[in-house]
Amino acid sequence: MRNPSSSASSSPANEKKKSSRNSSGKMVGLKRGPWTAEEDELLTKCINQQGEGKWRTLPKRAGLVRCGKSCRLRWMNYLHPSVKRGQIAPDEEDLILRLHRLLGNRWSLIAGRIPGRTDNEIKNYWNTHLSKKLISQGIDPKTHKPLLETTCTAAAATKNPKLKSVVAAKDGKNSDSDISGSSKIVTTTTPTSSGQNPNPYRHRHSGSVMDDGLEEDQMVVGHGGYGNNAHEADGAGHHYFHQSDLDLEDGVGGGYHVNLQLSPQGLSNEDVHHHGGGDGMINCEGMVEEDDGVLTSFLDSLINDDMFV
DNA sequence: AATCGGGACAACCGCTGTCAT
DNA sequence: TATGACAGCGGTTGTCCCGAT
Repeated sequence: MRNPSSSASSSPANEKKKSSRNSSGKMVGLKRGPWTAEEDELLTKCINQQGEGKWRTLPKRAGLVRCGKSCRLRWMNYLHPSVKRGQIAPDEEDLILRLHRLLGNRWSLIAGRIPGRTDNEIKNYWNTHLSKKLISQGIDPKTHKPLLETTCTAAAATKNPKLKSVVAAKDGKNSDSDISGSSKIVTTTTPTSSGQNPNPYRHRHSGSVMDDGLEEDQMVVGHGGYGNNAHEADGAGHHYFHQSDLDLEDGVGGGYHVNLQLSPQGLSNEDVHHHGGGDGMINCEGMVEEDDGVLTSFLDSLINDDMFV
């Protein structure tokens, strides 16, 4: 691993400093670029003395000429005592693969399941190692499906308009059509890294209204990469995301059935990752609970299951 | 030895969610 | 209820390293 501190101040670009905002409101002149050992020391000392938080005022308190955001990032990704440096172990790699398949590009969520690893580190590792590794194995890193199948399906869809909506659903793209024929079941966006919808949990301003009368931004969708997720809402404000059968074609699914259940308040990163509780609910069949351990149990059950390998 | 190009990683940017007022 | 500040997330960019030529 490179040590950014060792080469930090060598570049003129690193010497940019700021004292005001420019015409577009951006802070200019604050020091940017790699951190020096001195800066690390100041930041660590300040946090050790005064604790984390209040990032906006921290730079001043610490005697740093950085924005608070930069300080937070440096602390979280590099200086925090719990951060584990060094090579990703094979078992960690395996875990990342499994979790990515389940969660898509939810890096913070994935990182939360791997002690000592940060979202940034995992994201980088994925982009530089794992995605290429999967491609070399003929697997689409976005969908975790065989590349050939993805290509063929997409090609077929362009020739057959009727297939298009199905493929759109399979690829995780929004589809206005209701392929199920039921007014209660709609196709959904997926949380995959397909590029069409990089963060499905952030529909806040989309404002589109789904068939069941709920705004799209109230939805949580099925886990990444499986497509064909069907969304269903009941009258009590619970939303179900079915994942079944569809994977039989490539032998991945093996006929299992997963329901993700969502309360009207939705499922957010906070619910899942940081607080572990909140209003989010996930039901794996047989699990009827909505407390802190639900997601943990859910993920544990799935990532320990060989069907995701 | 010099140069070039790709890989790897740290850091930045823009956006969203939450909370206090 | 509206608004602004703050914190956090994921995508992208910038920079350094290192091997190939």
